[in-house]
Amino acid sequence: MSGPLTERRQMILKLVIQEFVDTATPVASETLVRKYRLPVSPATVRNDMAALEELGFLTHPHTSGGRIPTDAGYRFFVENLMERTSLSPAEQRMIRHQFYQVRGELDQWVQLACAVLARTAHNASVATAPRAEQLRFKSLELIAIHETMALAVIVFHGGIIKQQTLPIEPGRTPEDLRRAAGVVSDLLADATLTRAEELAAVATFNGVPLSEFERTLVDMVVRAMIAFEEQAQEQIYSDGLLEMLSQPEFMPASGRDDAERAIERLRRTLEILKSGRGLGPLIPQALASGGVQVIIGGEHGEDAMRDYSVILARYGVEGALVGVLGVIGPTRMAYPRSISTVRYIASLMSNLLADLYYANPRPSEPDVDTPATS
Amino acid sequence: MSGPLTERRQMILKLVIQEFVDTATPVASETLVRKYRLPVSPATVRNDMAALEELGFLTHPHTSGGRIPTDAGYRFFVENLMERTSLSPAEQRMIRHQFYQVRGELDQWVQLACAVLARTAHNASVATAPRAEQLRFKSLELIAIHETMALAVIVFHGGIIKQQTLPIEPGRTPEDLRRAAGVVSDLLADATLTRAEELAAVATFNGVPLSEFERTLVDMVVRAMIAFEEQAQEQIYSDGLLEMLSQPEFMPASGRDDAERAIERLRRTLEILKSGRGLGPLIPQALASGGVQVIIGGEHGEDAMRDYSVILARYGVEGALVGVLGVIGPTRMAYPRSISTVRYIASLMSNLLADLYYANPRPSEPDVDTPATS
DNA sequence: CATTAGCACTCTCACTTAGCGAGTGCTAAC
DNA sequence: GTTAGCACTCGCTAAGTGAGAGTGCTAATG
Repeated sequence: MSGPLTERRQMILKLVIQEFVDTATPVASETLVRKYRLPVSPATVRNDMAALEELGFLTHPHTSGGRIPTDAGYRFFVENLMERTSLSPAEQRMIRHQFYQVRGELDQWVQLACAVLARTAHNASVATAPRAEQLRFKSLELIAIHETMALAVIVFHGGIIKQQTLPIEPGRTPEDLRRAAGVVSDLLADATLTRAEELAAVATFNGVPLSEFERTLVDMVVRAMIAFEEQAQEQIYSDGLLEMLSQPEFMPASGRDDAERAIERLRRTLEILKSGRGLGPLIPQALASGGVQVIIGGEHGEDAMRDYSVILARYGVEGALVGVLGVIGPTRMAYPRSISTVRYIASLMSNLLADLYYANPRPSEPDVDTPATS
Repeated sequence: MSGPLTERRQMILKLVIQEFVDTATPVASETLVRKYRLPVSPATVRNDMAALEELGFLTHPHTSGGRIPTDAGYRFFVENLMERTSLSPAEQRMIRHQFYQVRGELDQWVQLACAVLARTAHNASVATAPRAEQLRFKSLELIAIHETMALAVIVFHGGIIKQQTLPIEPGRTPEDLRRAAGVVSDLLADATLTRAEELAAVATFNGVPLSEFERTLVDMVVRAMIAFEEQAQEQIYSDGLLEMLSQPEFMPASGRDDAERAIERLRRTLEILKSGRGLGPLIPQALASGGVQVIIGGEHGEDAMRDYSVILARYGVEGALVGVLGVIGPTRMAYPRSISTVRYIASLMSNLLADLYYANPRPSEPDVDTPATS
């Protein structure tokens, strides 16, 4: 009954999606013919639409009123119909420029990535900070704040730092602090958490037992590493709520029912963004696979996510320092644009991080757009 | 015509506000009598309500349907009718415990304060990071990341740190880095921005001209200080959007008009929270005055804030390291609770920061609730 | 003179009905 | 396979209706 997926039907599917993404209203056969000057009559388009519906790519919210794409429709579009675009050179330049302005300030990168993602893809964005698979200690610095308080700066591989205050006994000189920090730095050099714990248990350096103060410091580092390990998993940056809010999905133009649902939707979205719940399972997945992941609506089991699509990509230095970033928005989303944005920013961030890792920096400005495999 | 503000009328105003805060619906004369067992008839209450209306403390959204407080009504309530409460000891303990858990991690304090404020006051919260009136350099540490890249950790008075990467020439040894950092640390010790700029211009240390590398470092510090000066002004942390969203104001229980407005309201709120616009003028004001500031609805000129109240307090160490924190929510807000929450957390944060500043730490747990002057 | 009972009046809310218009599905012709 | 024609469906809007809530006013009361 349904018939084959002819060339024309694919084009119609593509047009329906395009149109729906643009207007956010169900698209009618006649509109399509008029707007795109199709060389066939509305009736023909209707027939094809009916076929596409039976194939599962389109639906009908109401008997009257046009068609809208299903998740499967979007999926087919993303996989087969969409032409793979890149951001325009001008946009790429603008984005690079923004990153250039915070070069060096690596604590700003993730936030900036979120902000740019959101603005460019016109949707909400999420990102995790880059994270080593294995947290590795690098060095410890102690700076006296006053007689009984010092600031410890714990540095890990990959430019991750953690600050911590700790009380000290009044007698200690700056030289004292420096020496202790030096001992601990050397002792724990390049240690992973487990290694650090072992070393803490032994509590000797070159056969000499650690002083009490040094032991305190080692303990502090271990605790900081544990805390980091636990916390970093959950920390998800996000931005662009406002961007997403201005999508028509959240404007109750029609009835009151719609409005109620819009608010409810919004609340859910907020919860997702805030807690990263709903993203949870996706992130390890994105970390595992390279390339850009597209999860459309209900494909992802979570019920709360039924109306949203997520586009994620891993970024960073393979095996050393990786994170995930992406875009989240209504299923009715400009996939080509969102995907190329995510791809571009992921590659940009990867290059930035690579500079941190490799002595011989690759050109930190991807000339066109180094596509990851999809 | 309006008549005097008798004792009873004040009580009625108070009850109306209490009731309206609770239920979010206009309150009727009869409800009041029934619920609070008033020894007068609804008619009497009505008369008093009419008087209160003429005094400008109450309004009528519609001819039928009860009364709701005006901004002036809330103001009178806050100033004269409200009993000054404190958070319950149990709550205080719980909050202290949470801060205790991140003791030492001063980069977490502001975020935690926001989170706790939001949860406790059931509203959105805002806070600025503590900030010295004069940023003062403390020390610089350099850690090699690899042959051509180093991580600089710039420490300022008050535990403010800034990390920055910088490229280095391949030849440099760790010892090299340490020495250079030491020179710069000593040279710039305790310098303010202007002083640092002067020193950078002179570019000598104890009469000896700085090496090129050292000059680079000094320049970096100066740039970092400038960046900080500019940025810190605007950086506003916030939390608790979800908390606020669950206020009935944002639930379109009634008509569609309401819903539309709810979304619009929400969008505005988001903008305010995100950019801090609308709070801008308030923050310096709060910094200037001690105590807890309450700004109700339209009292603050900004039109976008007409439906919101803001409760702000300064925290920190007077003249050394201060910030602002507070709560923002619908004018229909539990003022006593919000105010005591803000007051308590501000004093808690102040004590935490005082520990950083004074060698002899005051007890970091305010036993009851050190009230700031209002 | 403050208080109160009684009552008419107002205005919102929720529900129903009717009409319109958009868009489809089907059928029959090409 | 394509198209014109047309009946049919269904959501949306506007208008109308009844109920209920709550007030404002008036007149009676201590």
